[in-house]
Amino acid sequence: MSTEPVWPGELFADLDRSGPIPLYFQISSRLERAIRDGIIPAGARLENEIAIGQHLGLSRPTVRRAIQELVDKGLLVRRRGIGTQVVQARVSRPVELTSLQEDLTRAGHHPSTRVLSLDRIPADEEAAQRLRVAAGTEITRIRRLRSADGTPMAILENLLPPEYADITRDDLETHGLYEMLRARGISIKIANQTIGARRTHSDEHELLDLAKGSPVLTMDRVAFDQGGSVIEAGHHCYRPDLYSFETTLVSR
Amino acid sequence: MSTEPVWPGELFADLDRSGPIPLYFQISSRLERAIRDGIIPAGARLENEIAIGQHLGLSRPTVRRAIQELVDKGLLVRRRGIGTQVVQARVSRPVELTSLQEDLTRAGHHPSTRVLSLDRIPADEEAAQRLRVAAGTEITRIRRLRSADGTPMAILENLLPPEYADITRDDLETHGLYEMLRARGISIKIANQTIGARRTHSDEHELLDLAKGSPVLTMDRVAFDQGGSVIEAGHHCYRPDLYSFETTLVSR
DNA sequence: CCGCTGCATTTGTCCTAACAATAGCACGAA
DNA sequence: TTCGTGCTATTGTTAGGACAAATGCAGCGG
Repeated sequence: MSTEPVWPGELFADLDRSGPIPLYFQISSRLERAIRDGIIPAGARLENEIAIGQHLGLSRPTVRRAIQELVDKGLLVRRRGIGTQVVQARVSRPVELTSLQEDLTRAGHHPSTRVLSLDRIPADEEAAQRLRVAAGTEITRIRRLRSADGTPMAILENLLPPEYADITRDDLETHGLYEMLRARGISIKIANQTIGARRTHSDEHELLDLAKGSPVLTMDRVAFDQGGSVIEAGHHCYRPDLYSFETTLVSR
Repeated sequence: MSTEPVWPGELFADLDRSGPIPLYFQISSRLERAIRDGIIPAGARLENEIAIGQHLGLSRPTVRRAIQELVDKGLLVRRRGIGTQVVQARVSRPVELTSLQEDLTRAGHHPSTRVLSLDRIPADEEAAQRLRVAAGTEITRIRRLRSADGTPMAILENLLPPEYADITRDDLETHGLYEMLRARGISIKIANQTIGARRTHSDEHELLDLAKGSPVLTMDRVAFDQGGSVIEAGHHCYRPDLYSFETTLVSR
């Protein structure tokens, strides 16, 4: 099929060998862009790892690690004895640890948020269990309506443990919840998500501009920091005609 | 919090240094089981990488790679200057490249499958695009009803390219589609999935024992082999009260 | 008491080196 | 022709070493 291996060496002319950005990351990110932009076409075979290393003045492990990053993302496929190829399949962006706000902005839409409610309430049994606090603890409950270009897309309900009691409506309307947490130095390491479906409840159909009892796509998430403390527990519901979750799975 | 690092060395007494199973994999799988079984408790700190290597007679890169596997799965967290810890969060099984059949069996249920239809039809515009074949090509269409312990759970519609035209109803009822493809030496490398929700169509509510027009959870998938050829395109719909998708996300 | 400096610990990155395992191909024997 | 054998190319695994960067802590000075 393919004969000549390719290597667009000119893309890697300006590697920063002294800066703080790891070399393997500089390579993998440049390579990813080249593949996504079609500069390296689907199905093309890359040069072998040692030759790439010689072009760039790098060792094989470093090159190998850069390639591994893209294999994990599903952009490249390696086969022993054969080489490394760009996958033919169009890969979609995986479900990542980003917020809906950021997803939409990146897609070129104009997201807006209306804070429906923001209260401090004692945790009931279920909320206490999800946030890993004692029942009755004062927690913060947020309910927001997220729209894109004026069309309502999702209702976001989030529960926060007591230590984030001082957030304001303004923060939420302008910056998004995750962005705000990051600004406080809180970084999310792990999140467990469950995706499902159900009918609309109570006032949800009005907010989302749907018929009463129509289906919504739901996502429940509990997010943890590196120490294992719960940062946030959310229950979101999305208009299924406007939103879906995409994943790319790679076997190993 | 934690003071003494732990290392249950007795779990690693029988490493097979000559067999075909990589050492890093032997370590990571034993370690994973120890964590999931609670032998190493949540929050425990592991010994540092060099010390572990000395216990096992292995080099640091090998130990490091084993640990990395579990970090990617969300079971461990590493911090520079601190060490490696077992995460506090309970991790759920991620969405993997396995079939529903296997998921259910592993969960201790008794799955059964009824083949509703199995035909060869000319590909319409949409099917042709998903399978990357010319419109009008003869393809195989399968429609199955999957139940667990007698309760209907999902309707599975799959399209197969022309080369798999010789499968039989028996194959599908006893072995499951993916198991059957594997038996032919077909291995799936990459799959793109989209998860969404909609109302039931036509006869779906009867098959799934739901009210007419109730919500279903949907999953569309296109699976590719290592060469980028399409193996299968599926549209599945699930009873949302019995099925959901779980994911664990790890930031990097 | 508070803050700063320096040290020890630990993971993060990068290097060189070697051998194993697999796939494809050319070539030769039956 | 056809099958197998061996060669070559390429990735997979493992080793061992070096330095960088981040974290926590003890000790010191203000």
